Amino acid sequence: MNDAQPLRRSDGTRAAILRAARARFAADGYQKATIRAIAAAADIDPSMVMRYYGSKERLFAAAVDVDLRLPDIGAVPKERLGAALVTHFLHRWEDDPSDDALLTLLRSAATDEAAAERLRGIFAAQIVPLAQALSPDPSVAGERAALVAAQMLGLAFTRHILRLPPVVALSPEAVVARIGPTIQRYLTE
Amino acid sequence: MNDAQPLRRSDGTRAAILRAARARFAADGYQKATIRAIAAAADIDPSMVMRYYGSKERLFAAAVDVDLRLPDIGAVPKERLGAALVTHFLHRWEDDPSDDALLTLLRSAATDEAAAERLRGIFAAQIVPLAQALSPDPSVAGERAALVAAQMLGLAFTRHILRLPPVVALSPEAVVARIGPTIQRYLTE
DNA sequence: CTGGTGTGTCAACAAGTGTTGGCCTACAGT
DNA sequence: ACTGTAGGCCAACACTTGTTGACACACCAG
Repeated sequence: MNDAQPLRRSDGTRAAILRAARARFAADGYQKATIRAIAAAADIDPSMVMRYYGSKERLFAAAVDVDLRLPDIGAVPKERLGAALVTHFLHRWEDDPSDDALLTLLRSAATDEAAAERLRGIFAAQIVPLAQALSPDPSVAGERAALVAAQMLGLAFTRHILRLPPVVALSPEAVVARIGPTIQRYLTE
Repeated sequence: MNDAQPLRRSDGTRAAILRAARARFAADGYQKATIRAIAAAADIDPSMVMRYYGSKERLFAAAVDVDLRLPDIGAVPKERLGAALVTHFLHRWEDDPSDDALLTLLRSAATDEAAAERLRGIFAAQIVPLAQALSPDPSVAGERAALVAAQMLGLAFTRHILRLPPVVALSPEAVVARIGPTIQRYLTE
């Protein structure tokens, strides 16, 4: 499973392509982002993208490798879980502009079925288990995870994709104060 | 301001184009939906679309003419507002498949700035005033409208665009029971 | 019947897409 | 120093896109 690190001379180019791809996919979504635009941003020829990543689809897959890095659920007291989760997502979205894979997926999932499937996978692998740790019954855990996802993705969509002015205007503290209790209720009530 | 109803012979074709356009835009979003696909669905030539609607952009504008038809805020008691709003939106999305303009806009807004602007306009014209009727201070009304929009659009996105299985599985009654109180709190607390 | 206008089809344009193959160039191992 | 190979660029492919203009048919007023 290890890559034996061949340390090719082209690793710099590969990284530049991936960086540019993340930026373009995040800004435009899967369809609107073109191989040519990505190549131009990385300052190389479009054919290099194909050489190193095979196809636009595989490049996209490489660009969005999401790990929500959810905080350890045991580390926070149960009554603070809602606020902790909201705070965590806010930090992921706002303080870490280099890794906007989740927003890229969100933007692309609206029109690209592959991106949607990927987002569903992340939900199933990372949100559902979190809910399951709190309520063992899988059907109630699924429902709770669903409610949490609906609220959090709605926040991400209106704040970072749609950029609804009043949602953008909310301070992080206000977001945590208003939406934290909602998540708390969805998770534990 | 009236159209003097010339009652042209081509009105049927115009309507067929608009119907097909709504279906394609709703299913694929602005970019992925092509004039040719719309014309094929309407069983006419692509050039007719241009003749009657001028351009793809103008056709899109004609296809998404959204009126949320929000219920009269005075008609329901204040403590039932949340449930009433959630019920209303559920009906708009699920029982009226002919008019999915809002979902079309939601899907397209992720990658199309014009659609996003249009959605922001609907929000400002229809959600904000509703919040303002409950709390006169415009800044708190804006915040409340923002929270409502984030929750409701999140529900629409996860249920109808992303189709997250646990969100789809929620019965309408469960949605109202779980999310109604959230909206209620966002609006009035 | 005749002319004109509105309705519709066909073919094509120009631009942009993902993708491919050929051709240089420069570095690595011998 | 020589040579094979990997890195990189150029030009082109096949295709799709929105859009346009020329042409054919049908209807209706005179």
